[in-house]
Amino acid sequence: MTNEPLYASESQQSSTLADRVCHEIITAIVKGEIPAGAKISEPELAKTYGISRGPLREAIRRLEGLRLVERKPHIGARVVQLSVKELLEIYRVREALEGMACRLAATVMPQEEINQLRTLLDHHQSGIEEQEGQAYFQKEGDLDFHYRIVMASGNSKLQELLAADLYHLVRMYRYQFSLFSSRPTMALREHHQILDAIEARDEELAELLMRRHISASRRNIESKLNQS
Amino acid sequence: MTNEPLYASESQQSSTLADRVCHEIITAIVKGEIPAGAKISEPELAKTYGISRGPLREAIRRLEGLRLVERKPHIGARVVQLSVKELLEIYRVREALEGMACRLAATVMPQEEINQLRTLLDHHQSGIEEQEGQAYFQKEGDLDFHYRIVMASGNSKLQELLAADLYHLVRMYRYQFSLFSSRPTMALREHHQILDAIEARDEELAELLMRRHISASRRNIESKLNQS
DNA sequence: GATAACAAAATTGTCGACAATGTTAGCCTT
DNA sequence: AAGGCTAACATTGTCGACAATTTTGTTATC
Repeated sequence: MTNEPLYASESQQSSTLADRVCHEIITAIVKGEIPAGAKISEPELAKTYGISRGPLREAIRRLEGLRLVERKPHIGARVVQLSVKELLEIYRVREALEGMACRLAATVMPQEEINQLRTLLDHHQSGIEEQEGQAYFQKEGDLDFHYRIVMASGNSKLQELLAADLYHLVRMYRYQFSLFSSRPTMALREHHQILDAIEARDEELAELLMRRHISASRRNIESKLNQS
Repeated sequence: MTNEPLYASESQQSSTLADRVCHEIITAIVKGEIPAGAKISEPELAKTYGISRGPLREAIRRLEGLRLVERKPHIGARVVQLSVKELLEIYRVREALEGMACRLAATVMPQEEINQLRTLLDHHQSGIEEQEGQAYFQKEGDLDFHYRIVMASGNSKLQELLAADLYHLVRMYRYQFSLFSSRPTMALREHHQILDAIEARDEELAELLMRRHISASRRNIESKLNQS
């Protein structure tokens, strides 16, 4: 079992410098190597990655579309400054979108994929019990489950919005705020219940449970970060 | 009452060529002046808008982020090819996101804004009755209502995803498939019911009604386009 | 006449240089 | 000494030219 989740396919060689560097910068931002709120100097980054400013600017444009950087004309680009308020807003969006994804998955997800996902949850279970790899589950494993549900929805727009756009931000928040679920056992049980509903082809219940699951995470974060 | 809806703020001068041209191209694509599926030639477009290829490429990168064009390395960019399947997928996303937006609006939308929106609906009403300006309502007025709800949600992520990204695609579909709601009276009544629920601060009902409203539109399109 | 290999043309990707705008440090004035 | 103006600097925006890749058209062979 690899520690690299499926969606972290940053290693694809896109044959164009702009794309390749774009992925590298995404990783650097998500992991905090380029700190939040930092100014992005074009000549400096260009030298760092050994490319010209042209492709670099295109990469930055794309990062802007992913909401990872903000640009002001003639002033420059800054890595987005994360705020608790926006994190909670993202969770509202996730609740809505992943709820829908879960509803759709309940109708179209093949039984075989359901079985595979069940196996993955068992791995998470043993990871928690053995206390080993727990950091993995808390950091990426949770998102891995959600990612598979989204993919199973079969709705390409949902897949783009969540997997290609939003999850970068979510991962960034987790790295920088050191947000683990802090309720791994509970979360895992909820994952099982959600999968049960999908297997029973109960779209209504599947959506409801997913929304509750994400809503609980949101309230958890809210109570933990608002007081501090 | 102007015929230009609020969100069509394409007239902002961004002081940079890339931004300005980007907005022009968006309009051209949405209105079909650059037809769907068409190949985008960089030298040709650059000459058309009187700029160099550098800024134009950045504009195209941004269009890629908006899902209005698709790019393949070393081959070029094409305007997205609209399909009924993807249109229906977008309506699923709208159902989820706007449902959530409506729920949030029910708790935070100021009474004054509610009154203003009610006035707007009355205008739509008279527009339908007089048969004059009906085209406007069917084309843009409906989106105008939805746009205001999204803005009233106060959730910046929802606002970005819907108003800044998805609505371009929705408008593009309407222009090219000549999609009017074909049920304007019914839609308007539903708009009033939604606003009633918001005014009553009934978030549960507000979300439910919005989801039903969009779901009805989706099924309407489905039955009209699938048979053809 | 059809197909495959090759070559030429066109298009995209990349680079370095110049122009325009923002920033900052120093100087002058009050 | 504090505030505003000016000039030098740094950064972003834009452009034209060159390199790499794909497409197309031609030719030769089967």
